[in-house]
Amino acid sequence: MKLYNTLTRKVEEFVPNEEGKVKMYTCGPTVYHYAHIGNIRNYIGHDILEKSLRYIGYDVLRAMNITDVGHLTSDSDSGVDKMEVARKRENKSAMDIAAFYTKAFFDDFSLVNCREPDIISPATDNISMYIKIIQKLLKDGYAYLSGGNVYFDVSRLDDYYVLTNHKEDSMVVGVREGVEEDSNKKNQADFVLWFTSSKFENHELLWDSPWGKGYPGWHIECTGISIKYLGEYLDIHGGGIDNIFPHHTNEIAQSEAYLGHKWCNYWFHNEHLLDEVGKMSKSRGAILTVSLLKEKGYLPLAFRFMCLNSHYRKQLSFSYEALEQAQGALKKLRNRVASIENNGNRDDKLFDYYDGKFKEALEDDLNTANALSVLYEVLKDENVNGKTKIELVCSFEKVLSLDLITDKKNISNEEEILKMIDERNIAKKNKDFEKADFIRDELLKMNIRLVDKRDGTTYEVIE
RNA sequence: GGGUCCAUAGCCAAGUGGUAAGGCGUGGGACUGCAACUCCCUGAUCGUUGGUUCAAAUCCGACUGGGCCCUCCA
Repeated sequence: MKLYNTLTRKVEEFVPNEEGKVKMYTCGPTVYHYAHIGNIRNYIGHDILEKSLRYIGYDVLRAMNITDVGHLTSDSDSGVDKMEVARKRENKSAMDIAAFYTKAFFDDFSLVNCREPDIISPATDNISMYIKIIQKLLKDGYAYLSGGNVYFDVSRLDDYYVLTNHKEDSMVVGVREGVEEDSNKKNQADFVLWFTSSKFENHELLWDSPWGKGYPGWHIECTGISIKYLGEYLDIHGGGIDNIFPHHTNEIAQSEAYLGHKWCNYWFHNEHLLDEVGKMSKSRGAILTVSLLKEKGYLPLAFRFMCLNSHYRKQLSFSYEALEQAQGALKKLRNRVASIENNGNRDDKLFDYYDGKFKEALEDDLNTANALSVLYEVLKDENVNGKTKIELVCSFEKVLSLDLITDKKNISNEEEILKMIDERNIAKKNKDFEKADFIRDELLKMNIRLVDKRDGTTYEVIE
């Protein structure tokens, strides 16, 4: 398996710490608001990574956090916790907000057929782990107390900017509007591990700590959860590309300072989904979610298909035109799969040939577009019999997850449908086409599409 | 200002040195009573411009146009 590694800026051969096993961590959602389709693209990317690793034979253990505290509007003393903002906006308790948006997240997550990670842990479940880490960092001199907060001291590291190529001198504080410099910091790049600042007296989520009542900084949660559940050596850590700095940079800093050795070997980052204006983001207003697309009549999996047709490291522009195209292609693909006649015996040689090509595409830094092309090739190949085609599609589906194989749904009114088809056939025989077409239309209204063939008429259930 | 990535047909897009995969759409055809479904046929010299090379979409430079990061963001 070849993967692009942000740490080295190269496509590298992936070699896990332990042969045959992969420990992988995904930065999970912030649950103070809905996850938009750009967020979901990222999870689709991670889903493909996980499923591809499993497909080629790895035993994968994957963890993901749920950020339900500590995500500030700005990572300095002046920042306000986003859960607090949402709490005020919606006049609910913080835990209610978190519960509501966590559910909304996983609803959308499963609408695009993403597999739930083996371990899912909310930030608020692991406070004692963060305290343990921070205590050690303080003891070893990697952290300091200032203005009531605990900060990480980046000057103690040889290379803080391992992921970014940023140069300390040319960094500009406050490029982004609303960012203020935190005067408690020793170094510009220092970040907060634990807040006790009393200015947020009405903060709902507070925990006791050796430094007073407070709450954790954002970055510590991923370090804490990852080490707690996946151990001291991580194979792959991923997230959206905008997490590279400061989030992942800070995670590396604190994790390796805590552990005393290299922590994670491969960093996996998804590019953004853009719209007409640029990057989609929660803070920019209108949030387009998968559920919303569904309400508008689109198939959620058309969005997944659209993502798979592109590469995870390439920016993808969202438009309804592109989505409609993807949906048309997906429907057509399903029809083609449905029309395969399940005949013959499985041809092992051809199965292995195409399965190999499919794997080859995935192993090439998750080239899903080419993997899809292999699927089209299979469907087109006259030398592959129906049985083998269906088995190949089933196999590819373990990664693609596009619901290409739809079981004939149990229709409660099958008798009625068959009766109507008979009636139509009689009408056709009598050249009463008006009646025949009327029956066809009625069935269509019931989401039943008739398929006329030489040897008779069958039907398909459409979505 | 610093860093980083991208630019292929109407659209989505693969391709990383040897004369452009695939998909959607369009148009034409087969099938059909007409359709739907399905099947067949149908299109680009790769942002511009220099250079390296026997050979470049692919490597190097410049330019143009975009995106992202530089303490909210996936």
